[in-house]
Amino acid sequence: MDSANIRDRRKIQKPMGVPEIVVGRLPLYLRALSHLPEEVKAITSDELGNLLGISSAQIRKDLSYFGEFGKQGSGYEIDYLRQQLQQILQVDKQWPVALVGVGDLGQAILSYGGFQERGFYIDVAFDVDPQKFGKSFNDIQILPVSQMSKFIAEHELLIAIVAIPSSVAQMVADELVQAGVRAILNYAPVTLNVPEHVRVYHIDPAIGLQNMTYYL
Amino acid sequence: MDSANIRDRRKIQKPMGVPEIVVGRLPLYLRALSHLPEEVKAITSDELGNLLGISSAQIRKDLSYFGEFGKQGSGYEIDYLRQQLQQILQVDKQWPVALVGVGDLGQAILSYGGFQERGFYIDVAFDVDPQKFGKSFNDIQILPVSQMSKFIAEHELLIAIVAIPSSVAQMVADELVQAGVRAILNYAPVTLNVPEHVRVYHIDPAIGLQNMTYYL
DNA sequence: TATTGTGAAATTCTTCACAGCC
DNA sequence: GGCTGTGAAGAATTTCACAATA
Repeated sequence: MDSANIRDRRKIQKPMGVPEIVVGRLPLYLRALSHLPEEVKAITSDELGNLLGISSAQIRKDLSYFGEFGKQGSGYEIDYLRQQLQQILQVDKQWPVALVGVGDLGQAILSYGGFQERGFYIDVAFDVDPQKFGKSFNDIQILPVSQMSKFIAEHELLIAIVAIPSSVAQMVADELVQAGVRAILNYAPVTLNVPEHVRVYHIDPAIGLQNMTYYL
Repeated sequence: MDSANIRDRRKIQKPMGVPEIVVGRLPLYLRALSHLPEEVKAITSDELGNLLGISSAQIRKDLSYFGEFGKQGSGYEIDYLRQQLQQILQVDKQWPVALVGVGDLGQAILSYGGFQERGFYIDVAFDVDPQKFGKSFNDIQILPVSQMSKFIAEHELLIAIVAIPSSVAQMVADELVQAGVRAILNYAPVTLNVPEHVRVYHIDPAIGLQNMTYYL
């Protein structure tokens, strides 16, 4: 990189044209850094690669899309790299998330304590079952889905977790998008159709299992 | 493909050197086929591609690694293609699976009815909490983890689902591998280190969310 | 006629290998 | 001396485009 990088400092945070596959690995790097023993202050790309089963060259190249975070001779200072990754991924703040569906899975998600330290908190939950209205898990209130659009739009929530049956997932997704949601974590085992500007991340355990049985 | 394909009929099922990324898409194709209305008997690669947000060329090329399943002019017969995909992925039978960890998430997994039709059933569950021993969800018995290795080895279980805290996940994974498990669906938010011959599929909702926040 | 299956081309992604720097 | 950052090379993946054919 030539001296232009001094002028371009603004751009380091969000350079254009970073491949999606690279962005997809950043959360893995961040997670690995968070699991390191306190006393370790620095890590080389080689060590991080071994932890993750990834080549050191790939880690260095991935990071180089966003800036120069390492020191020749000694590697990456862990606190600093973590902070940088959190900034890049925008998880240096806490995002409010809406949960749709408070069945068994939804309740497990409500009880899960792991989101906080990764940049998220469940702000509100929605369900169709009147028995659940007003109840709350972990201080999170459960509202009727009929109020979903209004609540999400008014509170400007951008992220939703969908934990409902496949049969209604697309309909609910449409409504979420309409209300302004731009990122959906979808637990329903069905491909959701959404506009360009909305992202969907699918979680389907059976897909994972079927992936592996091929090789058994 | 020349006339050799007649002799090689045996190999169509498991041709060598199919890229992992191709195998990874097969479960998506299978899932999409399963969600089609009963009355639809055939589908073109173009239609299937639109459902999945994938190019038709990619679908055709992916399938061509395993055989010729379509008909020029009319596309793929759905029942037939589904059957073929199930065979290729080896989910034309039911795999018994061990679940480790019966916390909130583990219980949601036990209650989940969706595995059956995708080729899997939870055969047994393990936990450390004596309060849970002997109880059963959906007729699945909960045993102490101390009996895990023995049970898995004796019943020759090859697949396990890990739904336990990160702190103990690696230890349990080592034990599972030792007992003969060759595929692990890991819900603990930590990269597991396993030998070559064992596959791990990671499910971590926070990774999915962090993936998307980059683009918000 | 419509759509598959597939070599070849184009593109994307990963690894190599080393100058530069701490 | 050891490790990063990075062009260039190499490998993998996707798309193109069209002959073959139901």
